[in-house]
Amino acid sequence: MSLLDHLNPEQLAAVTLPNQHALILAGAGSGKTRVLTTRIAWLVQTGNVSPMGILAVTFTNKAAREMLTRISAMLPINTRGMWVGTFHGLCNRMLRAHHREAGLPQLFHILDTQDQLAVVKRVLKALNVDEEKFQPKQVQWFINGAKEEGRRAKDVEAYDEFSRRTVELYAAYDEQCQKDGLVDFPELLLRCFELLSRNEVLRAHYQQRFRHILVDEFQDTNRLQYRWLKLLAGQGNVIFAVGDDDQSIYRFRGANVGNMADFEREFKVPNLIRLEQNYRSHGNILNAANALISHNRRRLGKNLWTAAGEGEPVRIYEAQSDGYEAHWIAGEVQSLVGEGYTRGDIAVLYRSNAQSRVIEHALFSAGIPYRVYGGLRFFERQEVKHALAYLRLLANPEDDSAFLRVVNFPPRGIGARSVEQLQDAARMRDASLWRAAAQLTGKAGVSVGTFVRLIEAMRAGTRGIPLPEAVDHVLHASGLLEHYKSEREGADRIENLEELVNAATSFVRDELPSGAAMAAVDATEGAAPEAGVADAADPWLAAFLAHAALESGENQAGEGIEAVQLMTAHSAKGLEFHIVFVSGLEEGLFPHEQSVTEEDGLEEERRLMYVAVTRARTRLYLSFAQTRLLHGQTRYNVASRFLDEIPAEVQKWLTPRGGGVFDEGAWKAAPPPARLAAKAEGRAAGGRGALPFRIGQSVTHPKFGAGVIVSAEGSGADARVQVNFGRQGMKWLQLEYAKLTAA
DNA sequence: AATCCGTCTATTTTT
DNA sequence: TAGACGGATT
Repeated sequence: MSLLDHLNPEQLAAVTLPNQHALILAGAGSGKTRVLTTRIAWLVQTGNVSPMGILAVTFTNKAAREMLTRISAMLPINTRGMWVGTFHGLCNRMLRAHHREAGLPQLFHILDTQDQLAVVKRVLKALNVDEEKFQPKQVQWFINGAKEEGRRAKDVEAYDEFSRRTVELYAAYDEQCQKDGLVDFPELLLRCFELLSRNEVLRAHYQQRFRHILVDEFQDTNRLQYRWLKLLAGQGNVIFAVGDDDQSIYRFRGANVGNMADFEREFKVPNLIRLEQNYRSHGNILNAANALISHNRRRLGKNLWTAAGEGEPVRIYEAQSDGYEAHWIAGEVQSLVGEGYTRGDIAVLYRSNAQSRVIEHALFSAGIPYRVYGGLRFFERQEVKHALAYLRLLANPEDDSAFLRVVNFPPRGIGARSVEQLQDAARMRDASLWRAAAQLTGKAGVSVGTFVRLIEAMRAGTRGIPLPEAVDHVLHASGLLEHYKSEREGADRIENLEELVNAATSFVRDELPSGAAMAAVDATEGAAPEAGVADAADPWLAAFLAHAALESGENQAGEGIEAVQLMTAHSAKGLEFHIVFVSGLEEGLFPHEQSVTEEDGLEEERRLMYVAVTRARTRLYLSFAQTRLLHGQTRYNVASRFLDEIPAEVQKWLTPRGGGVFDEGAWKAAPPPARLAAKAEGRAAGGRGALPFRIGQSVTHPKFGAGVIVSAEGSGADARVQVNFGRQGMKWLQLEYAKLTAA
């Protein structure tokens, strides 16, 4: 009956902590979300704090939604007034409410990564920058990196000509965004941070309000997010941070695990609680995970345990090639399904997306339904972006970025030269492209004039009608539907465009109760608009556009179907499956070769492996291949060091340990697809005199240990072989002297 | 405006 | 190997 029933002692302690800062080290599968949401419910229920006083931050919309759902289930009162959302969503909300103070138009548009890159390119072009020397992607990376460190262009120190120039580009980019009313993702954070630091009244207001700040996945926060939290916490408010340093796998995008230690130190955190009881996996899987992660040096320290039994051993499989590995996985999946597991219980994980290809091929050949995570999401599709760009232009004519996207799409005879003229005219008058176009008369103006009238007609045609109808109108009036109808592969695109109308419909429906997005728009603007009815400066449209930018949409269709789940180890974080295959456990792949040079990089790979392993509930398979086709070339790999880091007691090898010797009969009984089989055959070693070894063969060296022959040259006394010893590196060995033995 | 062809590159991803 | 992209061609 009580909220607190069925919590274990540590969970209970965390939930009922006094009003002081707390850091909860929540291991994988330890009930992290439960603690977080119950804490909120408990705070409210015991009357310690009103829902208004709570701010809860997550990284993904999915996590935010789940949190809200669970809180609503626990609390009879409604959750209105509570701020639960992503860092970006919450910042968006504040910036909309205080756009004037933040120096932004109310209808500022949020750029996603693609849009941002387009703006960077546009700026580079306008400044005649050599894109070879200053690559747009690099510049974008630089800008985002600086913003995530809290630095404006003027704050970035540049010592050489190149960085000086890059900083200038950063400044020019920001200026362009300001002019167009555009805000990129890190800008949402930085702008909000600056707003609160600069504006004492607002800061005081929010500090008064949010007495309790709860943070999910704290190990993933970057420096700016940490400072933002610190600012909101002020002197009197309480931060309840939940995270797991062992699951920090996003260093490459700015996450700073150090924030956990910094938080503990800077806030003199009096409560540090470890949630170590795992409710997900059997003992052997946890033993494997614990042993593995213990090889990392810099940890806050934690050891998972379970009340469930040991369960099954960790199965390990060595394949001759990636093709065989995939083929084996497919076969194993089939027998698992025969045992009664459903396909949705099974996940195949890998380090990089390229690895999915072979596995898909094998599953497809075996007739096993599968679903690959990742790839384009709904709001990232070009047809959807085109439609949104029309809507953006209706909301804000000054948005050059939107203008450029649709001025000649569908094609209407406004070529590159006309656009250039427009840009020149706009630059001269220091005006937007829209205004330049509207004022343009004569010569090049005919088709441009048509476009201007088209947009004006669209604006008139959508005024005062409900958002979904406005979207539908735009799809027709813009000619997008017509255009895709005549395109060969347009059917899917048309479907997506129609789906956009549905998205608008559910947006209008769902946003009404919670009103989070609306609150963002109307907070300071007085009366809320009539439900879903568009108007001149249509808040519904603006909110919908923000929603589209912040919520990139479901990963893929077909979520409901019963299928084997294929995904990278990264995307598996937070999920769990009865059966997990971790494939491609080879040196150079997992750990990835580009990570092993620094210790931090290697430790992060190990954490990634830890994440992968701890996804499994009942059975874990680890597999690797001696040979793998990568970038069109066959690579010979040795087994990942991570396999050695798992205790032998929990391992069960399905192939002869140490590999090399294969049961040929088994292969004949189950040959992989011909194409892959051919690739898998090690080629003869150069034809010049028979070597005692074969390329691809596993060998042992007294000093370097286990390795694989990668290539060979010479013959007789000159015969040399190149051997990949994994950690020990690649070595050329003179066969006459090296004491190589077949493994 | 669409198509073709050569060049280049090649972890991990959310907002 | 394959896909993405930019430049040149039709």
